Amino acid sequence: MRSRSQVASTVASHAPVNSPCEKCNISAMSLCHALSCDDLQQLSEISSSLEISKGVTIINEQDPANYLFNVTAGSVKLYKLLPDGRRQMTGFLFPGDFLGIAMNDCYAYSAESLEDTKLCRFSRAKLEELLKILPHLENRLLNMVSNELVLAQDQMLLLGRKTAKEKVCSFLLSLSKRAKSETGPVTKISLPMGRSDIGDYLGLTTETVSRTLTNLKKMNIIAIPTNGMLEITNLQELIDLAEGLD
Amino acid sequence: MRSRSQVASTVASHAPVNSPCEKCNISAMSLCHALSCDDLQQLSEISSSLEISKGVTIINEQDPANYLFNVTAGSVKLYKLLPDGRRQMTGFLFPGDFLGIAMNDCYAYSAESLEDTKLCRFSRAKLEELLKILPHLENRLLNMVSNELVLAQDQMLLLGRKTAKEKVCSFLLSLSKRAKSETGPVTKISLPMGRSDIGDYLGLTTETVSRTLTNLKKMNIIAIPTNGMLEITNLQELIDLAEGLD
DNA sequence: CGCACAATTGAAAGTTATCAAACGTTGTGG
DNA sequence: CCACAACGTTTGATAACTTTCAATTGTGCG
Repeated sequence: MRSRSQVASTVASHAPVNSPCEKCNISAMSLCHALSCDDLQQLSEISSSLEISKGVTIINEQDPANYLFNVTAGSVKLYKLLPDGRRQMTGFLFPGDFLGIAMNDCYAYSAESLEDTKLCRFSRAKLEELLKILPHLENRLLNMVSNELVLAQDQMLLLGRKTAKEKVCSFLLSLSKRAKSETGPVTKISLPMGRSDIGDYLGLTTETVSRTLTNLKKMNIIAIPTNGMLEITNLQELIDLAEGLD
Repeated sequence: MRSRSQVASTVASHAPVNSPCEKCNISAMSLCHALSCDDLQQLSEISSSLEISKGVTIINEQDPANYLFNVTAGSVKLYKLLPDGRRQMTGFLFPGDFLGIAMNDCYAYSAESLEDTKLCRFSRAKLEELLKILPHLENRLLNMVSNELVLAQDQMLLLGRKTAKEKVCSFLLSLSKRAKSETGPVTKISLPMGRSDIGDYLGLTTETVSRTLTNLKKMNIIAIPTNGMLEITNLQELIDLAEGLD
């Protein structure tokens, strides 16, 4: 119920850096994935890359949605606000993630960088032009949005029906899954967001997040060597706790 | 934290009724909207309509997603379950709404009819074939999924950050908005779902929903002439309460 | 008409929020 | 390089909202 006021520069003031898509090797989730060389070239022509520092507002809820973005490095938080300042994170973005899918004429949420971040920016109008002649691209977008919707529904289950401990465990697991490599499950997780960001993502307060993490540490399920980094020391127990199997 | 066990027949046992799309005049949100006559004909050929009674399970979470549906009459509830039976509604569907958008190979949620309901069923495989040759259709789907994602994010804000009273008011408003006609805002709302369905949609218990509705009645903001029907008697106040402007 | 189920109401308990203070960490400037 | 300020995190005590448990009332249907 507290109100907030955050000072953050906006992305408008940053000059784009030219860098063609061909050299971009971000994950398979990106928009560019599964496009032919020719298509990629066309996509490249309507995009420009830019670099921003920590705490920069990328888009603002309700602003006209003129640009879409792909995160190529760093991380981003997405959130919605109530009139009195209460905040709900709708997601965190990492390299390969797409920003701006869910919009009509205006953005449905705000976005801010969590650390120094690189973005690939697309003009929305030009992208829509391209969609008309590149069916592959539209299909790719449809799959990406569908995936996001599934994740959003999982988050509804979390927000509406899970306890604080289940929420925190589920959150850590989702970070681990997203970062998972071919070499098995990831136990060392990067936490670029603060406790209050996590709280606003899980529908909890900063204090409850902190207390819950302390509990998990005492149970030897996780370790926090340094802030910004977390290690899962008992994955199975974490999985069980995330769904209330205890 | 209570567990549930519901007995409901499944839709598999119902024989389809043949009825071409041309005669179907459901709302602009439907999949068929914005298709040419020819396209509509093609869509018609891969669909069949069916009628089910109240309380029938249409799809089951985790089942292979072989069919998609359009609701043409009645209403449907969508939900996800935790292992111990806790339930989260992810949405309610009314005529014109599409069922099955958010899925990979399996359904991400279960669906059950809230009353006698008519559905238009599409084979997923055939629909995907059709998508390849009807770009309009794919674009339409993309817009529909994007809209759903925006709604899902609004629901996250509700579940994570709103109070019980704000949740209930927001819910009533969303029903009113969805039913809104050209003749202005709708104040008489149909409530085909039970209190516990509403609770599971808002992350509340049956009792809290009931208490909150009673409060709103005492404040002369709503009236409930008969169960299954609700009237908004002070729309502005309801709007203010929904966002905590009080 | 009465049974079964849904909705309402009440009292008590519990989880999480709020308020407050101490502790750590980070980054800056002397 | 250390000291200090600013900020984020942790911890504690209390309060509040919602849940849980229980009982009553109301509604729909056979």
